[in-house]
Amino acid sequence: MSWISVKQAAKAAPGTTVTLKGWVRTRRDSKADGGLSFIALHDGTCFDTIQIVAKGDIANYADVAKLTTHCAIEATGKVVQNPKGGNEVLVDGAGAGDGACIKIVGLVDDPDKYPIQPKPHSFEFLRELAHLRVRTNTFGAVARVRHSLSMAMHRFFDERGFFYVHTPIVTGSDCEGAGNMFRVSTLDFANMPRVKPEGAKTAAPDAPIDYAPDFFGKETHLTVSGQLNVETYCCALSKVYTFGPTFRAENSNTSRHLAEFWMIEPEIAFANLQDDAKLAEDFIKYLIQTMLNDRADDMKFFDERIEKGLLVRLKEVLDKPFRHLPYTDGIKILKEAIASGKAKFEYPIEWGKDLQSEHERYLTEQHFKQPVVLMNYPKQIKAFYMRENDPGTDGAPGPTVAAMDVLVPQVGEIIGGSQREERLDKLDARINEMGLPIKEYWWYRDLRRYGTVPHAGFGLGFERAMMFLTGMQNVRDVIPFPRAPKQCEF
RNA sequence: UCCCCGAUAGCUCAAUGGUAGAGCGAGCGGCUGUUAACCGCUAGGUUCUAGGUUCGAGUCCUAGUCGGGGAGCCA
Repeated sequence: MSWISVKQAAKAAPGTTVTLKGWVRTRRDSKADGGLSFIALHDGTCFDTIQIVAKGDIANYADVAKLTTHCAIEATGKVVQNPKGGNEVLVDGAGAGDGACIKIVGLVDDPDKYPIQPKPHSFEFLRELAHLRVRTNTFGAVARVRHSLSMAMHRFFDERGFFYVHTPIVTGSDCEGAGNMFRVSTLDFANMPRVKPEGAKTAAPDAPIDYAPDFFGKETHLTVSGQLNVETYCCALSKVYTFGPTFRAENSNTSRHLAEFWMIEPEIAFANLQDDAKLAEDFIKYLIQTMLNDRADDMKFFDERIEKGLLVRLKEVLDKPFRHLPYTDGIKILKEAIASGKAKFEYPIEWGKDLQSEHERYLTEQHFKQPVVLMNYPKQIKAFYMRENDPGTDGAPGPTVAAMDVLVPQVGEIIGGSQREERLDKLDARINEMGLPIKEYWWYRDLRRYGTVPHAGFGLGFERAMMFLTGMQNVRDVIPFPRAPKQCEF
């Protein structure tokens, strides 16, 4: 007899004796046939459980008949066909000679208080039990999809000759510019060192904090993006990506934001914005196709129970080419939509302003009904490192940069990227214009001094991709242990 | 951070300012190759916390905590 997974057992040849190890999901009993217990067993290897049929003539039947949800057992028995189709495992007295038995490995104390019951639970409730929620159908499926999705991302890049770069988590420069950062320090919060005036022995209590004695000898933070670091490797290895945790200390209380999340950021050399958009499209389609192939059982569950029509939505994204649209034309479409009464928006449309999510969703869901790549945004609303376009690009009334956002139905913005400014004079002008500390960017600027090349990249929030692919509505339900304002349990 | 809503049994929710209930889950029993099983019985409560109004508060008022939805920030 051999130990096999529930996944393997579903396909095992009838007649073989096997051992399964896992947890009870439900137990039902019958008095027929001298006593029978039907145990739905799961071990996480696939979505479905397998049914163990324990007959009343086994030695410890009285104990087996008391098993409750999530008791751990080892069951050895014969693979047989269920009268209604599919495999099940029969454990009976007749098989004792072949070792048929049910070993009780771990019981559940106080089963009436065990919080994960074989019944629907709200996600809000399960969020408070992040250590137990993975035992449910939904969170087991999320965990498997999350694994497969990260493997698929690595495979996509590996197959195309990209190198995986481990960019740092702790960052010494405050030049990344994306929102509030978490501080990293070994200083004593109760007794912070202060900068002393020259020659003085003591500092004023309200003097600036002295970071010289801190661990790194300077102010440090958790990274908000690996992009600037990964650009350095791009300018030597040509095609690279980074995939790691990212931290934002924003006080964002929404279903789409986390304080700690995972981000994937490819960067390609000798490439422009069109190349970048092509990469993004290929990437998203590859991920969809791979999840449909590799996680068919879990995806079917999401389609049936989490978002009706999920599979149709994903297949539509797969089938249609992404629609490329200049920002400037997007503004025209939105203004026409208002003028003709086709759409009403809370926020006004104006060239030079960032689009609100209601605008993005109108374009991708109502107007085009397909994924849209919006390109060439006004310079004034975008980051310093984005490449400035030639004046008059797309007939824009003002200066634009080579930025792109990929918008998809149901989710909105899923990818943000750009071609990077490779010209040192233009980059410096932009840094100064935005009042950024140019000294801090010395190494980033070096890339433009020593063999600079056009290059481009994008960022994809891993959890946003999870939501897009599973139909899960809250970002806190697609990461094992969510970290958000006032939430760092487990 | 702002706006709105909410917190009652293990879970999901009821309960005109006047004796806290149901369904599911759990325990026991019945029936049944059962599979969201079904039927009967039983147990299960600091009504989020702290104040206040009232003869009397789950219910009304104030503050706080936590949760949800939306917005902003963004990925």
